[in-house]
Amino acid sequence: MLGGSAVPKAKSIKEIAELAGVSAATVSRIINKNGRFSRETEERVLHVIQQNDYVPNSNARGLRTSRARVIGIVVPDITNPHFANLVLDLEMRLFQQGYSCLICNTNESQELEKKHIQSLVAQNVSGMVLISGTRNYAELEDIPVVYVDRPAHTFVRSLENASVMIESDNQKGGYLATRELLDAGCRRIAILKCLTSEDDNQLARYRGYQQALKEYGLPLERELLLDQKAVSTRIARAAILGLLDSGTQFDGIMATTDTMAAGAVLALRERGLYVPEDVLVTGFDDSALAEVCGPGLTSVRQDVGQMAELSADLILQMIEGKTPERFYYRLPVSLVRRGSTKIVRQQAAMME
Amino acid sequence: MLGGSAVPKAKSIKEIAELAGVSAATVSRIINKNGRFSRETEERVLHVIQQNDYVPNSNARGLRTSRARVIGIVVPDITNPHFANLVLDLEMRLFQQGYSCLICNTNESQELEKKHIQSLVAQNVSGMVLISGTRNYAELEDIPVVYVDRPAHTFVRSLENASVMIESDNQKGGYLATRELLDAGCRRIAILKCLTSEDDNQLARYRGYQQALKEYGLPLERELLLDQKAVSTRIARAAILGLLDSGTQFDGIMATTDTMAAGAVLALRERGLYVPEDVLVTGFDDSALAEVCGPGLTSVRQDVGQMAELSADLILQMIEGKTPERFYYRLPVSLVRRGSTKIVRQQAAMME
DNA sequence: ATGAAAGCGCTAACAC
DNA sequence: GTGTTAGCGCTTTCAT
Repeated sequence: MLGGSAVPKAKSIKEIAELAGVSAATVSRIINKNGRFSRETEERVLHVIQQNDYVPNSNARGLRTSRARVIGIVVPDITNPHFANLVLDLEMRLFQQGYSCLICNTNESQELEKKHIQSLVAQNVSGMVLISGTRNYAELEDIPVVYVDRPAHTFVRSLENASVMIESDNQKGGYLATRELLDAGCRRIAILKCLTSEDDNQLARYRGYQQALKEYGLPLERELLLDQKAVSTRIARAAILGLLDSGTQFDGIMATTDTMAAGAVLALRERGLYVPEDVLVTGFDDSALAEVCGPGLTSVRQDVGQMAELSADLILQMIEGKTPERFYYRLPVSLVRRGSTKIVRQQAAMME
Repeated sequence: MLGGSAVPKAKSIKEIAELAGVSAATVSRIINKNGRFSRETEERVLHVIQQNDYVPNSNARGLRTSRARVIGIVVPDITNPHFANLVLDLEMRLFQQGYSCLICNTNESQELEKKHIQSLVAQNVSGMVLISGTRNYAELEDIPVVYVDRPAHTFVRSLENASVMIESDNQKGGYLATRELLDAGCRRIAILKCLTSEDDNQLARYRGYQQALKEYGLPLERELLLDQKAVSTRIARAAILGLLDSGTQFDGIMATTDTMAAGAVLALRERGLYVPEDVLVTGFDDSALAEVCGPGLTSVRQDVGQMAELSADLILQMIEGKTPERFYYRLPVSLVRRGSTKIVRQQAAMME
């Protein structure tokens, strides 16, 4: 079957109105559960609507109300499993509430980010969820915005807009991961990070690393601080190959994302080194990559479900004109232990 | 800096027109490079537009032309790396051409798919790219549609709509993967597939498997045909654990997706079996998972870049009213060899 | 409880 | 080459 009845479907509110023997205004009221109408006409109209698979033209609606039921989601890179999970969850929740999502990838480019945001504004979106947005925009002043995964310091400046921010406790995550390695006996832990990006989560995770080392009375060693140009498996792999070639001793790798951890595992494998026998590794995000990578990556789990739920609730609240109770949410993280940090022998003693 | 000048920006074409000392119509013509206007006024208007960060209201435009510069992308699950890559690539290309993308996840639900498609139609999208859509829809009759990754037989019925279909040579892919295992000495190859879904790619890949076995004069063995309820790492893992527990002999696993292959690797690892020493494995999609999984998964690579490019080109052509030269594209696939199919010893002889 | 009418911002047909 | 005008489909006063 192709699609049901072959009867030409009505497409405008006017036609529906005619079929139901009422005026367009009444149909509108019924659709939007606005104003008053009799139980009787409601049923009749609803029936015609159903019968005709009628869906109101959202351009007209958006034009009229300057508030289409569309929410813009701006995300650096949908290819990153962490973001993909978050976006999927978010989108499902919003669609359930009758909202469509314009999903925009910035590909980590600030220029694209700005263009996307302008384009979303031009499209009269009801609200926006900015994932790892890099800055504040003047054009966002009177649009509800939820920032997710965003550096706090930037956010402070936007409080005036009554926007909201949600992030994981990234420092705690960095701390937990590093701590796990230290507890397993590592004493020379390389860190794969990317501070050059505008993403301050990286910085927070690095702070967690520092904090853990400090607790153990260990110094920060310059040659173990591997700062990358971008968050990528390929680049991380190259960095670890470089570290190995340099002859620098190390017994653990703390990566600030699973994708980078994966690169590390690839590099080690290429040089015939085993995880965790020779080097222990931790990732961040607890993505599918972590589950599958090498002997399984121990990884910091962010609560994506809660993030999505909170984001959806908050943006919808704000769209309805309510002021959220809180403007800042820091979500707890947890460590998921896998093979990559199993203690298999006297690690520390051997490499130092 | 927050966002530049504090001057209140003009927001409507009328205001821009006033500022430039022309009529709205002229501004419209210039924006759309439509009709005639003098070089002089063009410059003046463009300058005012730039100055004011003016972006035309796309609801109004969409309402008027019933063709907003928005393209709907419907995808089963953005969480699947293969789809994520495709969507990202596609979106970037389209945005470059001035189109925004409404990305909709169906989460493999036909009901959601229908709702999304209706919603997109209601939003007057200029065109749609349906990735692994499950059926034809009457409401799509006069909208340009590109089907990607879609079973051919369904497509045939939609040729009348002048819609276009792009898919990889899935059977060839299934054949290549199976052939690789056979060449490496496997003789009892389990296949992880999911025929129950509406996705006929699965069927095509399975046909490739059959073809390869036939070429080698091997029979199809019922107990090696593992048909799953869904495409998922978790479910695939359970299936392989079940197979192992059943005592069935096998020396290779051909999975119709990388995600399922990953599940297989997890299961084998749990039972202390090594890849490729004990069992060889192949995946499909050549995703990040394949690179990182176990010893690296040999996987069938689809040309996502070409898919995206073709999809973008075709949908834009169709939107502009051109009729594409061809209505069906089958893209070549290739095998990417990794550790999971390395020959490490006399495989076949040992297990049979 | 319902209808008539105005208008959101834009484009396209028609004037000039 | 540019302005005037009508109207896309909807919501929302304002009547009744």
